Amino acid sequence: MPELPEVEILKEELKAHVLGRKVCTLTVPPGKEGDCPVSRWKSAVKGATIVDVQRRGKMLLLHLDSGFSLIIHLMMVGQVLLSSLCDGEPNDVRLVLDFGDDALAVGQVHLKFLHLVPTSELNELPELSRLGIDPLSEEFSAPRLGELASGRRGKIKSLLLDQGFLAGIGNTYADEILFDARIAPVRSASSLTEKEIGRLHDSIVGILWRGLELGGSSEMAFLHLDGSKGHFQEQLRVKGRKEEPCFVCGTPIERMSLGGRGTYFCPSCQS
DNA sequence: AGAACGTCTCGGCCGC
DNA sequence: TGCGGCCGAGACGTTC
Repeated sequence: MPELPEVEILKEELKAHVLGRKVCTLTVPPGKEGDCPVSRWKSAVKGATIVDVQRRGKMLLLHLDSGFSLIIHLMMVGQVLLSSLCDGEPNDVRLVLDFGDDALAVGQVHLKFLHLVPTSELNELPELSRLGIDPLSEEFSAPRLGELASGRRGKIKSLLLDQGFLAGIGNTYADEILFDARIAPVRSASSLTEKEIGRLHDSIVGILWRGLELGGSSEMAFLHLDGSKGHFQEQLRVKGRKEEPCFVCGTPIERMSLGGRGTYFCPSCQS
């Protein structure tokens, strides 16, 4: 499912393939308009050139020279495919940016999670302004993580999933990160020692980079811009491995529900 | 049909 | 005590 590494991959691929390209038409399939002011979107997008692509947390931002930015959250199953690289189309196409000889199709995305806003007003959008720091940014350090976690009495896994705390981590990477850091998901964030915070920081950065290097996780619907799958899902050490032996110590992996989310961990390695 | 999970909302709680 | 922020539970929407 698209979490930080998957969205980062799409961002880089979009930068390589659609930067500088001019949108001839914006199409919303009939019946898919929902509450979107599509006519306004068309005038803001048609004839505009894509001048930058960014990621913020799990959100993808396409900046246009018309002064507008298109913001896409793929949620669990969203897909973005480029027709010149890929034979198929996403299921349930919601939006198509047509470049003439090529087209970018966005599928399986709730219209609620598509936004078109003036670029100058981006920071006023609550979905963006409330995001926490990016785990791949320069400012994310172990001391900074310690500061942020201190005084947070909630469970560390719930905190990792809180987009206002760190932006971009979802359920799969959270479990893998905590296993890597040897920290139990139910630990209170404020109870973590300096040493554990250091390990957690290294695991957050390390596991996210590993996801990136493996082309992301295609556990569910995630596809690259060309329709290919990632490989991180083949390397999961705890997620989905209930009762299978821990790769480190052989203890059966356990599953619990935490904050309504399936949570996998090794009861022996993680304390 | 049920489990999956990201986000939002809400009521209650904690601690300054 | 008051209050803002935090926490956890539940709901929703969607797919497989």
